[in-house]
Amino acid sequence: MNAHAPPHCPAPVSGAGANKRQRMGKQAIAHGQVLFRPEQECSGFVIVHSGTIKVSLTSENGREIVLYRVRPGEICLQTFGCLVQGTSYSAEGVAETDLQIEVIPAAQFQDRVASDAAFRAQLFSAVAARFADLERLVEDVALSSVAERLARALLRLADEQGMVTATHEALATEIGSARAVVSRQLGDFQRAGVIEVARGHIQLRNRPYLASLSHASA
Amino acid sequence: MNAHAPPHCPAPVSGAGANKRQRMGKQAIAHGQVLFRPEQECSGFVIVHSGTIKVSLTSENGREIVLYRVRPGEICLQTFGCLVQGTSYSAEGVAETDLQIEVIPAAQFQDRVASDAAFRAQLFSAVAARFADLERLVEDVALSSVAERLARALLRLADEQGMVTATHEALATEIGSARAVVSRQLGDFQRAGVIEVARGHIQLRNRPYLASLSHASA
DNA sequence: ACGCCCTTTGTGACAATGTCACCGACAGCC
DNA sequence: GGCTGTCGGTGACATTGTCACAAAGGGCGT
Repeated sequence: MNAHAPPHCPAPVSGAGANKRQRMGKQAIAHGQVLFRPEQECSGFVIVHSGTIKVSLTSENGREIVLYRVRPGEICLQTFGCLVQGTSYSAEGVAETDLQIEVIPAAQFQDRVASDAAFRAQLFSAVAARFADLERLVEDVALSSVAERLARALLRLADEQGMVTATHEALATEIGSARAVVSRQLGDFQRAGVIEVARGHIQLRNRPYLASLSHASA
Repeated sequence: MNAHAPPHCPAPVSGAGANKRQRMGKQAIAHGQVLFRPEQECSGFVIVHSGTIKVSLTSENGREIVLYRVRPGEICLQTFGCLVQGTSYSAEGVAETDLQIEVIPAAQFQDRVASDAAFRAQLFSAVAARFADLERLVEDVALSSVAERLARALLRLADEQGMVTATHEALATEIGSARAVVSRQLGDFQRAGVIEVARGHIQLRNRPYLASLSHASA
């Protein structure tokens, strides 16, 4: 599994306003830290100033899928239901890079929504982005083939030079499939000359082809 | 990228398919009517007073999956991205029953969010519900077996007498699978004495068993 | 009754994908 | 060099998706 030892993090769980273990205001978070996990109580809304948070689901049998990423300037909504309604959530959030974040207590959040139009705009923007992400994901997983999903993931994760830095395992998690399936599909792509695979990274050689795949219906 | 650039939303359809001009204020919609579809411009936020809206995605090859339902007292958020940011959406909304709805113009929406705390609560409640629905759906489709998903769907759709009124096709759409797969799984359930199938409806005979399936990991 | 016509359902055959297992390749480290 | 852990390739098999076709039900007009 992952190298980072589970820090068992804040482990809050206590009286509502009692002693908040998690601090409010601005703070730095190191890469790999778990920001929240299923069943955990939530302390406030998180605004990301720099870095990205990866939010994913894991099933009992260990399979995992990435739901979306929270990027700089966005508000992490994962705990929205918990904070607004007390409903539980089931996803896990991990700092994909080092982070600068700001935590806003729930009470203060209500005030800002009412009084701060810019904050509302930011919030609505995050809501819209999350909906788009999740609907795209459902469409991906439920309605498209592995080749299609993998092509999209490669294009999404590639840098300007067409280099993707990820293990097959990580790619499988991106597209909600299994590592062996990804290995095989990458093998096919490579035999077709579309990519070159090496341990830990993949070089795209034919982006247009991948792009055409990513739109295909069948 | 899609920052607050061009929110050229408001103008409702005039050219193609202008048969469905949307009015503002309260109105009745008949069962089966399409409230919105992909690529269509959006006219305002919809509050459901009675009945339910079914929101689903359809792929190019014709496969369809139900994303969630909007129930009485809820705000339909499908057009949220379009109205707030001008981003497009790709789902379709159909009146699953006769409806009483109210349409709020985008401009008025902004005012109400700022001034009406009860409206905010309603809005946030809808947002939280949609997130929960979509995450459950992703978890379902990406991480669970057909038997599991079908068991959950049957329990969800059954009335008090344990009767489910739906075709195999409709059930396939509920769980994001194919009709033939559902038929086979229902056959297995029936042979196990868990349900009785008849044309157009299914009678549950062993709810506890279905419930235990719906929690299973494998 | 009859003959249509359309929808729904059952099922076989096959393709695509998921699961499991095992082994070798690679990299870091002593 | 030999460890040790991660990463990747691959065979074998289970599950699920796709396609095709036929049978059964049900409505409808004659």
